[in-house]
Amino acid sequence: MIQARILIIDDNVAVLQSLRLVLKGAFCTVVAVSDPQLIPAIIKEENIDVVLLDMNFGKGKMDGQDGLFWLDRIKHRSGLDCPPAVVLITAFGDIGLAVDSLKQGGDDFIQKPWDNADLIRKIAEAAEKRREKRQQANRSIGQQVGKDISQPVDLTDLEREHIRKVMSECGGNMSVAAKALGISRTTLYSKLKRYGLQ
Amino acid sequence: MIQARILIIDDNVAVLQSLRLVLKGAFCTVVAVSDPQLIPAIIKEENIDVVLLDMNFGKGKMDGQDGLFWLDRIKHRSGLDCPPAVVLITAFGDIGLAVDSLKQGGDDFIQKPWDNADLIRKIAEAAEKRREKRQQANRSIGQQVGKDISQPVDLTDLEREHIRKVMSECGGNMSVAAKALGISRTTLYSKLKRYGLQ
DNA sequence: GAAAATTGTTCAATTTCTGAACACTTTTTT
DNA sequence: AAAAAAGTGTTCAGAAATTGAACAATTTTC
Repeated sequence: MIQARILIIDDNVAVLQSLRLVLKGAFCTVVAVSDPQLIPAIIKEENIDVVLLDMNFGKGKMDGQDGLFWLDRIKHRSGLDCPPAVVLITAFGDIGLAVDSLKQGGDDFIQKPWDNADLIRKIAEAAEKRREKRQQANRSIGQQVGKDISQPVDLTDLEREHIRKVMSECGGNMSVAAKALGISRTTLYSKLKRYGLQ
Repeated sequence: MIQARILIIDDNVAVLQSLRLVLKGAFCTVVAVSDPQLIPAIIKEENIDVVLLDMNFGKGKMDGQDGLFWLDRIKHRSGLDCPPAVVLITAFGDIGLAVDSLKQGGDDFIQKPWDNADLIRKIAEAAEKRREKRQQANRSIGQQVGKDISQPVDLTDLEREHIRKVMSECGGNMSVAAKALGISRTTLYSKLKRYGLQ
């Protein structure tokens, strides 16, 4: 079981399910969705490592424009400091499209009908590649100034930050803030003291 | 075509597809997902009007607890100022469960096997109801200054969400996640149980 | 398939959270 | 400015959560 989170996007539900079944046997988390509009939400919230993306959505359109559109969204407009790897998939042996997609940031390219072993291998490679990139990004945090690159946050830090924010939102009123936070006033009081937020 | 955005959650892919096909004919946007963990991300990002939610996930469990859990997440812990309407669906004619779910904020209740016309009608009603509520909410914003009203988030909710995310980032490894969160493994273990995140 | 890591449990000591209480201070109402 | 209301600082004792240690069972890794 490879430690990677995969998102499959394909509007053909039969294909989607088929891909899902294959990948579920190899990766720890596999999310399969037929609506590409959900891509931004899911990669933002679910920390996806690899997106397996169909090049063609809807019917008539067969030029891969949709795939390229979403590829761009994932790679360049997701707002993430380290976007997931993207493996593109299509039913057509279009070399030109493959070249275009790789140029625009795609990490690999698969053709239907696919070979399961090949599919898993390529996705695993993409996941590994992404993992390395992320580690590099994390390493360079040390020297960075700006905000942090999403390493898991300590629960205490999260709590301290949140309390600070809520206290500010509540105009410094402890009683109100305590109610909003769902803790007793005395607890908030001692937390403020403990966290040095007075 | 009714102007509403519907999210269907059902871990049975066949049922999911079936529901999707029915609703796709009646509503402008229909998102179908089998993994309930995606609910927070999707309703947060996709401006969903109605969630059609299966009461039972996983296998053995048939008491509707999962449905009630996610209902609560949507209605009371989404952090949204105006959460989507929720229509619950189940295979069992359990009146008690229906009453519980409606009490806890469910907007309607549907039983399998469902009648398509009835399904569409109930969802359309829920969408309309939600639309009215939202307009009211918007009206009262009019006099406010800041953009979002989103009330401060409960500490427990914050913690639950964060733990869910970190567990995902850590590939489900409790020991690693606990270290990242800065709590003991046993504590993480009991928190996962308490929060129903296992 | 042996070794290493992780999980599910229990346990008792320790820490934190809780509501209630009460005197005191600040803010709001009249 | 007096009265009323709300909020603060503090204490207390019981309830709840957290902790590290421990150990068998399971899963993962090599």
